Amino acid sequence: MGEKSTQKKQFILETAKKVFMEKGFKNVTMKDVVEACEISRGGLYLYFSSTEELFLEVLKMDMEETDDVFSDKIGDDATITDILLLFLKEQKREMLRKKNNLAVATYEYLFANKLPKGKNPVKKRFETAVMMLNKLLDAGVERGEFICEDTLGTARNIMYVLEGIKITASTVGISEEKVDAELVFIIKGLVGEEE
Amino acid sequence: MGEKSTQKKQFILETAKKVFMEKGFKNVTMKDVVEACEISRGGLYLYFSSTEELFLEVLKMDMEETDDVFSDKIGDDATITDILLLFLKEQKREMLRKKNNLAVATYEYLFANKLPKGKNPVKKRFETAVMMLNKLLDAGVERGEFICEDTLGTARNIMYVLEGIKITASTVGISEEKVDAELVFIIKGLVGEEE
Amino acid sequence: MGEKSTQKKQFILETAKKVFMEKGFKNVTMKDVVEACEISRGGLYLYFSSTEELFLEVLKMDMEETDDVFSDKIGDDATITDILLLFLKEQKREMLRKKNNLAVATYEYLFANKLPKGKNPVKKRFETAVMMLNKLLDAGVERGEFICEDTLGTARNIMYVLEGIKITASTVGISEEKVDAELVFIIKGLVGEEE
Amino acid sequence: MGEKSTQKKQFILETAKKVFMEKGFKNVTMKDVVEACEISRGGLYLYFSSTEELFLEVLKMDMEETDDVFSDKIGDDATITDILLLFLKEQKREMLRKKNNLAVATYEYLFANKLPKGKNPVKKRFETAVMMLNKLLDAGVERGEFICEDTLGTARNIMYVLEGIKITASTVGISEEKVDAELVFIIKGLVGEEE
DNA sequence: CATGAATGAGAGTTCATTCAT
DNA sequence: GATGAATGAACTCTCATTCAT
Repeated sequence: MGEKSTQKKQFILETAKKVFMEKGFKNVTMKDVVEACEISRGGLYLYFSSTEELFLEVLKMDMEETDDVFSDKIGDDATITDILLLFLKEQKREMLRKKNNLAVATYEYLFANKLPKGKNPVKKRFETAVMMLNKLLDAGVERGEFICEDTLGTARNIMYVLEGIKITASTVGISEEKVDAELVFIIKGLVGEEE
Repeated sequence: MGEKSTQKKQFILETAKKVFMEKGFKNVTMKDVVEACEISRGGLYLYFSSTEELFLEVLKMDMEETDDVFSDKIGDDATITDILLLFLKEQKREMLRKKNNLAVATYEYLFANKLPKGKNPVKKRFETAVMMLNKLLDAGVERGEFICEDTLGTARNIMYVLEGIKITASTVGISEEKVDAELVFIIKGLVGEEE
Repeated sequence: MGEKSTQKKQFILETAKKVFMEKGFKNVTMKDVVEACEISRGGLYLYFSSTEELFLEVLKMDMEETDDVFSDKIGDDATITDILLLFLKEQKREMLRKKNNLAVATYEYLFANKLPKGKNPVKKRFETAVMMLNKLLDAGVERGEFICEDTLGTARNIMYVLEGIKITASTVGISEEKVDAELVFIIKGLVGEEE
Repeated sequence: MGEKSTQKKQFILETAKKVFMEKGFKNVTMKDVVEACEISRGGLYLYFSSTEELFLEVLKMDMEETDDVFSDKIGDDATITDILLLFLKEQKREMLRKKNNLAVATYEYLFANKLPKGKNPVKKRFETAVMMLNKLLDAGVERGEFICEDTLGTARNIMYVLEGIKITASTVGISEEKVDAELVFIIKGLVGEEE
């Protein structure tokens, strides 16, 4: 597998990702991918032998791409609160772009296919986010920005709330106002109510 | 289109419900239902003309069945906290029976089919639950059982957390301990931390 | 089979006739007839065991009903030309009512099912019409109204023309003007061209 | 949707034509065609996605094949009468091969599906034939072979007669003698009766 | 006689997957 | 490596026909 192949594989992954974002997981057929990529049926099978295999690689790729979104954008003089706000804002952006995230495809995939414990990138990512948030909260408490007795519990709680909003957005829909209200609720819980 | 046999329709709904609980929504074919019911292909079509129609009736039935789970079991001398605990316990029970709830099928259905705003039973049920929780919190605050500044916000927050746990359970899985920890976190937030 | 049965059978035939006029032969299902008659599925089978059987009786009934359309309406002082014009006018009326004649259903039926020679009511009717026309032409020639060397040949020719127009009307469609032009052509051939 | 194999498409059209000739239009299923072609179910759908689409292409092909039957076979020294006789003979041949013409399928198709005015090949072909016959009659009159006052009217009349014979042949059946008699009648009307 | 729920054969259609070129 | 025509299994849906009531 020379350079050329790797390049083509990458191209297929990028294109397939768009398809999964558009149509979820179960609705995507090999035909859809073939047509989106404008390659031959047989050509696709050379690289991926099922939508499942294809999706798992797309998912892995996506996880890697978005993992470090964080560290990049934070200036040195940012407060912890700023960082948290940045994180929540990014989450909100994801939730609200209807047809442009992999969440639905991922949920659909996971409903039908339990991944082996260690290899579940979604679980891993959730736990990573919890740890990261936990550290952030610790730092916030230390600097006196946040009031929080149980930073680990709170970190987990926040992640569940975000997950809850995400699934609500993907199913019954949610307005931007509702999302904002919820995020404000989270922040208030940390900085203390202004009375 | 007469009544046919209401009894048989009911039987099909009950049986189909099991099938949807087992396999989700997209994986269920009319053939699956036919086989589960042990009736003929054409026989099923006499009552329901697509998996969608069938699922929507199953969902409606399920909502009606579980709506009043609440009122039943509450004794007269129960504290508000007792009631809340009962509610959370019921939620926990639902979350943890892996293959035995309609949540996955419902999510799958909603991913692909947005229901008209007024007619979305899932949304309606979410909002009903928020309202109910809100009243409960108000009562709890009044009786001095809970400390809570924003009961509506908290009610919503709790529901999102529950939703988040539910989807987590259905996708990457969750241990009973984790669920308990999360529920305890919720309760502690209301009654104040015991230090 | 008492009175009641005969009455019901008649009712079914009348109703089915409408259905056949509306939808042709091959598109009519027992279900269509059952629904049009508002009787039970089994009830229909009590009288007719297939659309074929049903159609054949409808056809027979129709032939009987329309056979004597002729003799009725002719006054004593009518010329032979008047009678011929009346006949052609009636034919024209039939051709032009798009969805209201049995012709299409009959053609469709006969395409697929050759009837035993002696029992073909359509053939019989065609031949009867030829004979009748022949007599008419003979009478016309005798009275000096028509010029015609071969009255039998002409009678047959006219019937084929009418058949040709009828099928054209049922398939590619035909305007009233075209029909009129054709009928005028027939008449002119008999009475001699006016120059 | 590339060209696939033009050859195979042609093969399917030829084979399907035989099927339509054998069974008409409404009785033909994709399965029939698949079996006649000895290809796979899916294979057929690669080229045609319904019996309607298939039939329309068969019809178009057939029209093209038979359109120029004429010009070919006419020697330079042929009289107009010879040409007309040739035309009628060809028509007769078509009428009499019971199960071997597309007429029935075409009628059946047109009963149920009105084609857009401009695109109806049957209508177009009828009109072309009328024009052609008209020219032929004009030429015959000019050369003193025919006596005919209204060549257009006569051309139309002849076509309706032929249509009438054709449908009669397809439905109640017709003997070769009857057809001959009818064609003789037509010719006699043009050349004048021999007494 | 009459009913209409139930049956099951069969038509239409789509797609993952293969394989000769 | 790459192609895309071909395959066939699987699904959806309809209807003539039967049969217990």
